[in-house]
Amino acid sequence: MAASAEAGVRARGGRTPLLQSIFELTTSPFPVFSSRLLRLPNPAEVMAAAGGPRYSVYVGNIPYQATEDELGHFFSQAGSVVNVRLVYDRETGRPKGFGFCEFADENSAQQAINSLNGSDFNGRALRVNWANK
DNA sequence: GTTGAGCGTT
Repeated sequence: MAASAEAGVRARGGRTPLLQSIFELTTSPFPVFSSRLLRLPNPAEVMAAAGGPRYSVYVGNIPYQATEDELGHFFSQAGSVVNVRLVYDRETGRPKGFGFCEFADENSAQQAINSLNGSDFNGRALRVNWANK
């Protein structure tokens, strides 16, 4: 095994990166945002965790105090969320008010854009659209 | 204790 891979396994409690990703899928809330504590990932989610295609959606006008957890929970109403990233200012560490939500399948992402663009999230109307590549 | 347009630090 390569040195970098060994380091990765050590850092992740002895699991290979792929197994760790699948393990994370079954233990909420990351990276799949589920209302349940334990669930089985669907095939698209497993593929996404294994490095398969992800469908990334740009989210703007996010409240500064929002967390990725809250946002992921909110977006999971549209489909299977695989990852959420809020963008922070590198210097100040303060949130920039936008981020990205990745879905396991295209339908989920499109559903998020259709149903959640302009929707109210903690008092602000989110902008939701396809991310630029 | 600010801020409201923004398309992403690995």
